[in-house]
Amino acid sequence: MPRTQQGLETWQAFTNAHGLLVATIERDLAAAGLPPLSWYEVLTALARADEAQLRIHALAQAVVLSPSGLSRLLDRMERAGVIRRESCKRDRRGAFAVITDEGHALLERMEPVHQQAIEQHFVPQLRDEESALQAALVRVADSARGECPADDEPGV
Amino acid sequence: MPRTQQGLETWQAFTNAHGLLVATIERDLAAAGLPPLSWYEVLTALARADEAQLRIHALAQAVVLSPSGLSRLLDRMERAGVIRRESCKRDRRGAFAVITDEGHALLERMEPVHQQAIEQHFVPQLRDEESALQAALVRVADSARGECPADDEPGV
DNA sequence: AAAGATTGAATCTTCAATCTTT
DNA sequence: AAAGATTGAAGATTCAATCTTT
Repeated sequence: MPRTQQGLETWQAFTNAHGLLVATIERDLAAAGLPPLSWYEVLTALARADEAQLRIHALAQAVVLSPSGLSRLLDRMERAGVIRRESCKRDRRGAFAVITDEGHALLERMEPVHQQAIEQHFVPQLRDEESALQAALVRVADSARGECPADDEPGV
Repeated sequence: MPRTQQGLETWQAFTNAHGLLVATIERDLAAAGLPPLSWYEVLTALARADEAQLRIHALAQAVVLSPSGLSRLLDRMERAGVIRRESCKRDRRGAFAVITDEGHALLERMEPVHQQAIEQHFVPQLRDEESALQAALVRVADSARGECPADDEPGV
C-alpha cells in the first residue's frame, strides 16, 4: 500500500472517529437535559484558568470557534447565568469571561456525562499507545496552528 | 498522573488537532476558490462507490451529517451540477446520489489541496505509529457507532 | 492604523412534521 | 406502522462591517 494512500485512510479514520464520538457525547448530554458540548468546553477552559477567568481571545482558541461565533455563544451562556463578562482594566479593548457559581454547578453536572463517553469509547481503544498518540496529536495541532492564526500569512 | 486524567488530556489533544487541521483545510480550499470540505467528502464517497452512485442514507454516515443536513447539502451540490439525484427502481422510497462529469472535474481540483494539508500537517507527525493509530481509530469509531444508530438506548 | 470584541446579513445545520413507499 | 427522504421553522456559525481602545 502506498504511503500516501495510508495517510488519507488514517485521516478518514480520524475524522470518522471524531465525528461519531462527538455525536455520542452530544446525544448523551441532550438526553440528560444538559447544554451542548461547546458549553462544556468553555466552562472547563474557564475553570482551569488562573482566576477562573480568561480573555475572550484566548478562549476562542480553546474552542476552535470564530470570534463572532464565540461572542454569540457567550451571549447565550451569560443569559443562562453560567458566565459573566468583565472588562479588562489594563487593556480596555479586551474583555474577560468569568465562570460563575452557577457555571461551576453546571460543569459538575456535565462532567460525568462527558467523562463517561470518553472512558467508554475512547480510552480503552487507545490504551496501549495512548502516550505516543497524545504526543503525536500535539505535534499535529502545533503544525496546523503554525499556519492558522492569521488570514493570509506572510512568511509563516 | 492518574489514568483518567490522561484520558481526558488525550481526548482534548484529539479534538484540538482535529479542529485546527479541519480549519486549515477549509482555509486552503477557500483560498483556492473551492467549495468546503463537506463537498469533498460527498464527492470522494461517490467516486469510490461502485457505480459512482450511493444511496443517500449511506452517504449520511460517511459525512456525519443529519439526514436533513445532507438533503440540503445535496440540493446545493445538485444546483452546482456536480451531483445528480436518481430514484431507485427496486425500492422507490430510496434515492441515489450520482456524481457527474463536472463532479469528477471538481473533485480533481479539490484533491490536491486536501492532500497537501494532510501530508504536511498530519502524516509526518504520525508516521512512526501510523498503522497502530489507524487501527485504534477504527476501534473508536466502531465503539461509538455501536451506541449511535438508535435514539434512546435501553441499558445506558 | 492595528487589535479586541461585537453586530447585521447571509449561510449552514438541526428538529419536528410531512410525504411516499414498503 | 416503519423506513427513506424532503420541507418549514428555528437555531447556530460565519463573513464583512463597525465600534472602541491602543
